[in-house]
Amino acid sequence: MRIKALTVAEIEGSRLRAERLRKLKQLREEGVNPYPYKFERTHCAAELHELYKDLPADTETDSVVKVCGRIMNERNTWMFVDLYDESGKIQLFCHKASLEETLLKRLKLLDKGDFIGVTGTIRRTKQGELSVKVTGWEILCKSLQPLPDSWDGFKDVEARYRHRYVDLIMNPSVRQTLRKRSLALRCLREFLDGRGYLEIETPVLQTEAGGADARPFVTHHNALDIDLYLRIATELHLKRLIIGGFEKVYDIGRIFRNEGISTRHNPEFTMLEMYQAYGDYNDLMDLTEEMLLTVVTTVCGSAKISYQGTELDFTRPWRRVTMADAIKEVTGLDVDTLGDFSAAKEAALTLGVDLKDADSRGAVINAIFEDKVEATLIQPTFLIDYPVEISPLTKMHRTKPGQVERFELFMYGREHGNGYSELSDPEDQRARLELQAAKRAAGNEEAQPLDLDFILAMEYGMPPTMGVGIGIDRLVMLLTDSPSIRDVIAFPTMKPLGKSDKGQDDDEVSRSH
RNA sequence: GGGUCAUUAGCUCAACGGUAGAGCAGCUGCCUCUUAAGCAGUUGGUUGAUGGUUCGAAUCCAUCAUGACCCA
Repeated sequence: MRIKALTVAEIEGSRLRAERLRKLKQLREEGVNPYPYKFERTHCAAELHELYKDLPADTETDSVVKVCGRIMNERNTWMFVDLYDESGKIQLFCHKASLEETLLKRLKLLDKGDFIGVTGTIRRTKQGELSVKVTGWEILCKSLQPLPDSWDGFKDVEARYRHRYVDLIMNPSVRQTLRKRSLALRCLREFLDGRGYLEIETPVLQTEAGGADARPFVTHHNALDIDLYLRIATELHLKRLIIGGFEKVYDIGRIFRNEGISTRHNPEFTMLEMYQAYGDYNDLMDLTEEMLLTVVTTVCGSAKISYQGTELDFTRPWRRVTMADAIKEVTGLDVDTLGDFSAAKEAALTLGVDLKDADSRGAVINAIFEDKVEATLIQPTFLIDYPVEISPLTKMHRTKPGQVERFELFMYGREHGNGYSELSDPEDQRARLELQAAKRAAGNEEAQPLDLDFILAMEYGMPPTMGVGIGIDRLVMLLTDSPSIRDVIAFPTMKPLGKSDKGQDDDEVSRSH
């Protein structure tokens, strides 16, 4: 499989395409419009299979039906055709005894991939296949590009992502995955809407990208002549809504983070963030459990699912363990005994932890967790009580100094959610964001900016609030047993292909070749 | 960012220094028959790109492009 950028001229040079163009021309010469406006069907394929499931083999009925769809296979020189609509397959039986000669001959102008609409009667063949005995047909769309071989399939991962429409045609499981994604989103919305949460869309374009530690994308507004950032979180605006008097709000939408691409990271991804007044992180864990259990049972039909060969059990309650206890369990290290940054660093290096750019005691403890513990958290687990240094938007723990009331949800060794008792003390909030801004000024591009309007909003007063963010793509990966985040995104981000050396830039498109 | 692997016909893959092949698809006939599925014949390639080594490169070397997996 060769994937390259090529010109329109190169696409048009396809030998198989030329054959299809010949047939297209022939159809037009016969007075047929190959791209008509509509077709009124009486049934979809699945409906016919349901209606006639008891029809015995080698039996005909008088029932006249009209069906339409895409031709995916043909046997015995168009005598048998596999027609697919979104619901599935129905076989067409085109016999010279029931089809006038013009239409019989015209079958040869069809190709796999074309759309047709047919009229015919229902029969089940000797071999037991429910079929429409075709008495008339019309083309609904002539396809110019050859489909991949149906027996060998369309497997090249890169080609599948770059030409997702072909992937969808050839691999029904892709459609199934996207249906499940849609169902999961609908289920989340129904769950929240049913509990009085209000979905409010917050801005994607922002003058400061705050609410998370991540590098943003930059874009430019021409009329204002200013740079704007694409949001990296919805947190700061949802909190403004709580300040404004809403008590239960959420936003489900695209988040953009200018970071690496991997099987678990796409630059744009979907996140649910929800905030509720008068609750804390304990209430929030209960709600999160209930919500995700509802989604899992709705989409998968059970509280237990299999992901990449591992069973994940969402039965409540889920394990809740403090970061300190989790580290102690796995490494034997008691992080509470680490008095300061240098002591923490020394302990981490002893354990062989890669400290990256950890710049505080809390960041080192987090690095130990990520390096040694995270991958061991397979079953749904709330990791609770984080160091304050890495949690600038979270309330201090009510009993544990130096810690905050925060949880992250881990499943299959991966982070899936992040929730807090939200910080509501405006002076504390300002001090923590000023610290972030200082780190930012010192060159840390992931540190959060000082959003003065957010500070101002906080000074008007935010009630006690709980808030959580849940990555939808990773959740759908679990629900659909998908190994890569790209499998659950209809059009994942792909690097552009290099320029074809003989190509004209304006005409360049990409395709498998 | 680092490592490993991959890229040959529309699709799936061979050929591993000596004339680029197969199956399927396509095309042309014949055949009113089927579940990868009729029979026969037949077309189709700048081997991802650019350089290099060689009498000779899909094959060896270098660089680049894109992707997959692993690591950080």
